[in-house]
Amino acid sequence: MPWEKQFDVDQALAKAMQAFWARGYEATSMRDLVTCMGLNRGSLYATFGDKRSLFVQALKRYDETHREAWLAAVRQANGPKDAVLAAFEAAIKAALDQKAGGASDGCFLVNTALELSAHDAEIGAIVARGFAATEDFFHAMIAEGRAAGEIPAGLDPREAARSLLGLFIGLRVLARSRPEPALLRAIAKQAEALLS
Amino acid sequence: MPWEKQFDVDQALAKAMQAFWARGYEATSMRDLVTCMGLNRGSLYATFGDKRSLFVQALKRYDETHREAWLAAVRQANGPKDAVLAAFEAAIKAALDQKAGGASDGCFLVNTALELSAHDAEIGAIVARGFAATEDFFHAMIAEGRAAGEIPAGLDPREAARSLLGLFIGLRVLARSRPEPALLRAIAKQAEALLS
DNA sequence: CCGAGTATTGACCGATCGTTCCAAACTCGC
DNA sequence: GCGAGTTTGGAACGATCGGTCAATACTCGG
Repeated sequence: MPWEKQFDVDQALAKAMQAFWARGYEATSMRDLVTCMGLNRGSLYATFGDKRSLFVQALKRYDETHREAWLAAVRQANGPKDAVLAAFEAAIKAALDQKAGGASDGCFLVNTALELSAHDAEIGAIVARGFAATEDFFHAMIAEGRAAGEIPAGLDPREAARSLLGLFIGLRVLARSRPEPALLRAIAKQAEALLS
Repeated sequence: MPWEKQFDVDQALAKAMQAFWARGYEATSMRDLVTCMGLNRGSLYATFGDKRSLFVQALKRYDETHREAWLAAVRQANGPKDAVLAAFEAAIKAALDQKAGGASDGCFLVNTALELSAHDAEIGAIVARGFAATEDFFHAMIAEGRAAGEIPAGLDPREAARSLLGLFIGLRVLARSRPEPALLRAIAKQAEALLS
């Protein structure tokens, strides 16, 4: 039988994800991908299919390894209300750290929502699902927090979760164009006020 | 002396703006622009310079003719608090109308913030300035509303304006990927709650 | 050690990219 | 009505785009 691939498929996909994440779909060429993934065209096409297919796999990978794992980590370390606030704080910290270091990449789902959601139904569905899952995370935290008495019972969990989602996405966008601590913190503070 | 241009420069720029607005910078080719602007390559380059320069002019045009004029119109028709709420309602209406009709284009500034702000300083500055002006609009409305007694005096005008900006941008992003009335209205409702 | 079968490699494809350029069309002052 | 100066139209540029393919390198069951 055949011959094992010489490269780590998952690691190559991670590199592609970073490239698409940083520069978007259109601005990332196959040449860029071949270079940054460390393999050649033939292997790339044989393993991942065409450019759009590779992008879809990279986006799904982000949704699984970044968004889901990140929310789970935030959840595990805190009570329900603090988990929500920690999510906002983590987004701020990421934006300010990247501002000091290199280019800020924001959130791959948010970037993709604006570049491709309106023009590609399959990709739009992945983004919409990711946003809905984030909304559901907020919703679950609010429900738990209400049960624990941390969060006022007068709050409508679904509507509050949607407001948090709006604030969160707004924070991600502003983090990329106006990474000013005072601005970002004002939004996080509003998220806290919403839950109090 | 020369010879008047055969086309309306401002109208051609409006067409270019719509194209960039709908599809973004990278996904819009000069060929597309030549077609939709209704002039040929030579005239386009002679009048607007290269692609990036044309994009900058289109973005500035959006900032002046859409964002500014739109906020001014919203302001003129309402009191300070209702002006803010009308801004949110107008964004929702635009998203839902476009959903039924054709493609939803969201907000050109928001689209550009994610595609180019991080990689192009001049364009990033235009976007940041537009966002700051929107924040200032909210800030001015809150200040007026407080003076008129419409808005509680306990509210910090700057922080509230920044929260509204976050909600507003979040609304614009969600409008493009999850144009669900209940979702968008929950965010507008939160904006209203913030001012009450 | 040899064929079957897959991975790798890089040359290569036609199409399109953004941009340049020049000859033809045209309007004016003279 | 003629020459100066601009716009127009489109051919053409080199570069790069996404994608293909045949030759080669290699691992395995037999």
